[in-house]
Amino acid sequence: MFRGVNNINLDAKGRLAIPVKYRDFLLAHCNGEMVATIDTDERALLIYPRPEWEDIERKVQALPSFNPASRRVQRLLIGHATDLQLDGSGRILIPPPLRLYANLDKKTVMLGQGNKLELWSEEHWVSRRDAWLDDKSGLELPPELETLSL
Amino acid sequence: MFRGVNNINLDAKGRLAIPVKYRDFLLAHCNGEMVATIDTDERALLIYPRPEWEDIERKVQALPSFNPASRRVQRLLIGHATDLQLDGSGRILIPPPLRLYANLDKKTVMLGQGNKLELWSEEHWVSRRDAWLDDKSGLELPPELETLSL
DNA sequence: AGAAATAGTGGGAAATTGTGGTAAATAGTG
DNA sequence: CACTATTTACCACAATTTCCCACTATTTCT
Repeated sequence: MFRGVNNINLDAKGRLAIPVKYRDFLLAHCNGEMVATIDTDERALLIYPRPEWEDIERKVQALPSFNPASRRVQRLLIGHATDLQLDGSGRILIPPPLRLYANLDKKTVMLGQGNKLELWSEEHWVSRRDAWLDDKSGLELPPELETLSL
Repeated sequence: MFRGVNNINLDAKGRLAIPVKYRDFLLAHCNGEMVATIDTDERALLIYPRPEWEDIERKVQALPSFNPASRRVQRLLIGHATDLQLDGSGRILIPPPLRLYANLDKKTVMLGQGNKLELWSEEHWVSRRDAWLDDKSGLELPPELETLSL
């Protein structure tokens, strides 16, 4: 569904132009309706088409609510979820709280990640990416990865 | 499928002429549709015919998303995967973020590697290759290699 | 060796996209 | 209730990108 990197500039009003290659799909699939929330592990935002988000929201809602880890995920994910709508020029408006969370000013990077898009500040993305590129050690590889041939 | 080395010049717009010997195959096999992504171990790009890439993408997508090593691979591989299309002159356009990653300016080297093509900056390719030729030590041979007869 | 065909390279024009501004509408406040 | 401030949507211009065409260089065949 979504893949690839894009460098996108936020304008002065906090608007973000969605890459053209995604626009037609988004309009056809969900009328340009999306949901943005935070990534709980990284200072980045996750942007889902509305139907995909609703699946996830249902699953998160269903987690046992007496479990602290579940409550944490519920509060963070659902608590930050915001409806977004493609405007006539193919842009979405990132609300200030989310902009703040991910340190988005002007230069941003959008990553396609299958069913969702990730939005990073360019500076932060580059530093995290370089860290991953350097550090090949220390991470436990799941067995599926051990044998994966590219 | 693909084999051999080719020296190819990127033009001023970042376009890359695919070697003639691959063109007919690419047009017949996938309409000239390809996907480029980064090599996570080297500053080089991997270029797959679209069907071959999609096999790999499916496998990578299926990895557990709460596992840091998986997320790393997903972000790096799928996050950088970009659709490419052969133009009327048998060229593809390498998008700026990927060009930047692999330090591609003008002189590049394309390596055939079975189901994929690798693209290196000439300078970097030469220095890495020479390093491999010098240093044969320190690498553990997997058992398959121990018994391989050339 | 010459000629013809094929491939490499570059440039230009049209269409598409990014960007910013303005006007209208809505919400908030005195 | 009215006025002001902020937001939202729409529109226009500028820059970029993409596609197509032409020229040059190289290779192959006669």
